[in-house]
Amino acid sequence: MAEQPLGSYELIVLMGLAFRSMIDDLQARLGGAGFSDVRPGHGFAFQLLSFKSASVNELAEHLGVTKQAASQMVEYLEQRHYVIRQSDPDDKRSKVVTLTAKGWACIKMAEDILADMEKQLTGQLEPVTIGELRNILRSLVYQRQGEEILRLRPIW
Amino acid sequence: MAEQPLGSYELIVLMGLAFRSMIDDLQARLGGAGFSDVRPGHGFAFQLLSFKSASVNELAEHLGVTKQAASQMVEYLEQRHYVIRQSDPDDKRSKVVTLTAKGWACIKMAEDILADMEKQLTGQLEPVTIGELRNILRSLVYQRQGEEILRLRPIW
DNA sequence: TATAATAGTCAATGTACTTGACTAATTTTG
DNA sequence: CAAAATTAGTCAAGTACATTGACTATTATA
Repeated sequence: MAEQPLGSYELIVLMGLAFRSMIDDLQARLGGAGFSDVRPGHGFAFQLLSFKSASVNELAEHLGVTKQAASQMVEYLEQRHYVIRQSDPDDKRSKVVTLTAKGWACIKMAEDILADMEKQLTGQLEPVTIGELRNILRSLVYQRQGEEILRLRPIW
Repeated sequence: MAEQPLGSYELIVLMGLAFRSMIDDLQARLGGAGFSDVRPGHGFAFQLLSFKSASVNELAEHLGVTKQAASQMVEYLEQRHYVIRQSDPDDKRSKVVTLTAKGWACIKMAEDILADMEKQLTGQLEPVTIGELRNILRSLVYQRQGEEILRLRPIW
């Protein structure tokens, strides 16, 4: 598999390769399912919006980008009918960004694809299970970051 | 640690978070050591060049970008004295890109930092060791990609 | 109530990639 | 072996997606 010796870079490189492999696959399969205009970064916005509707600023914070960048992303997603913007009745400066039916459909599809990807890995990760790998990664991130929230900026 | 429920996204999100956490840390510590003008993508070029001198085209292939993009990166790195370009005596169209002393110093520093990062994780990843985590990630990538080489494009 | 802070957007800019066009050198082939 | 095709590298222009700066409208504070 490796064409070159990876030296001490191995762990970090393997992490990047594993991540890219999954992201690229997800992207490709979402495209095949008719969602070819969503980029990986949008997925992280969807992740927040599937939990709750959010303002542009909340989205920006979640993504770790400027509010202008978040605003542009919302504009993009609204034009393609994944989300809608509505004026917040409690604060007329603010706008509430909400998933549309199409947005939800995209999320469901992504979840199915990711579940399938995990299923395909099941039993292939000796000596651990996927659940254990999750715990390992969680503890790796926690040990490195502590309570400090790491934002997964949409730059993959 | 988690501010939101992550749903089925967990494994892929955790992978991304772990990767970003390490990359950001490496970047910051390299900056502190006087290498503030190298970006993460350069590290992947250095990885090839530490193995052997390479042409611009070989670099492009390794990085998974166009030869123009690789050419621009080499230009950037040469201006900052991390590499030099020399005409290939065997093929006058080609140019050999080689690490300078400064380039090597940067690599050594990166290796030290990564070794330190791994050391700090030692014994913290129950139920596996770092070596086992490496093997798990390797098998995950291999199972997903097979013999197809995945290029870690410098877009993090 | 005047002043400051906040939410969002518009515009301009920066960065890192892309595609397209080109030169010079090398390889193929007819 | 000369003509044609290919290859290595670069220049220039375009694109995608972020940034900073400036502005309006609304809300909170002194």
